[in-house]
Amino acid sequence: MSRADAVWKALVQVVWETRDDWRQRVIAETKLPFGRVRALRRLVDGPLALRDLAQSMSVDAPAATVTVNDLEGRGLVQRTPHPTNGRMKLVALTAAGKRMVARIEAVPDAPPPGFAALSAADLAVVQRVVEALDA
Amino acid sequence: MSRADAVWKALVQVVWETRDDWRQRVIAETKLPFGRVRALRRLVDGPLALRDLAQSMSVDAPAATVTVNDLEGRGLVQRTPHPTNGRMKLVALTAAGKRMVARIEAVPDAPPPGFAALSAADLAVVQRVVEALDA
DNA sequence: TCGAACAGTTGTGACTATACAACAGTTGTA
DNA sequence: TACAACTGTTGTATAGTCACAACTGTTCGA
Repeated sequence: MSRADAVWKALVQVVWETRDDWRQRVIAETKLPFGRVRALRRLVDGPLALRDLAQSMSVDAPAATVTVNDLEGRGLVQRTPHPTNGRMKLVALTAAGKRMVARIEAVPDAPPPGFAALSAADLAVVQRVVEALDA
Repeated sequence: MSRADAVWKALVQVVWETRDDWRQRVIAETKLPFGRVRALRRLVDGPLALRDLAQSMSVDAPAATVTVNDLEGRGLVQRTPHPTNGRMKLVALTAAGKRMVARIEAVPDAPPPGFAALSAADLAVVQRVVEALDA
């Protein structure tokens, strides 16, 4: 295992340990099953075809249909026909859906204690690295 | 939101995006439900009382019992009485359980493409930060 | 020694997550 | 135009997750 792989693994470990807590707070805040939250967050960058939503969540088409049905029933998303391909439907957040996503994003996600104590220089490096990975 | 919080959030995001894949590979490799994997990994540092295992997984005692029953049935963990407190039972990995954990840890967990391309200096900073957080 | 608190177990039930098969409508092409 | 491929839906089935109530046995202090 390369040095980069080892560091990555340690990094994942540190992040992972904080996820349980966060997940439970999100569920408490939204009263939504977590799978629905996952779906909602994939729509923030714009509408997705059901097919693409399914693929991005690593589930099959029927599962995505069920999820979208549920979210539509809650008034959080809306299906609209695809402008050029009559087979597709686009799934988009409604205003309520956007508010819900905002609430999700606002759920406190405190970094581990040491993180706030990083030097400005270290923090800048981490930030630059993260931005590079995100691109 | 402080700068550190923002960077942390972005970091979580990057890590999170890789977890779906990894999770599915782990399930494919172990043929275990993921909840069982979570439990096994908490036992690597030594036996835990059922109570502590439950707490660390954020589930209640009955759920932990069910999980341990299943893992015991598969021969991956073993219950032993607590040496000084007759109410408690310690849950420990068996040899097979340790091998299973090793297989889990060996599941490839490829960092995102940019990660391997980091400069040695950046990587060293990230490593130092991670180690500080882990402590 | 009696009773409250603790640790674990069993049983029940609800909900979630997913997969698969079968089907209908749409599209594009041979 | 007919047929294959694509998109989405419905229905069915199964497995996994998780909480709650009720129970047994253990411990420890009043």
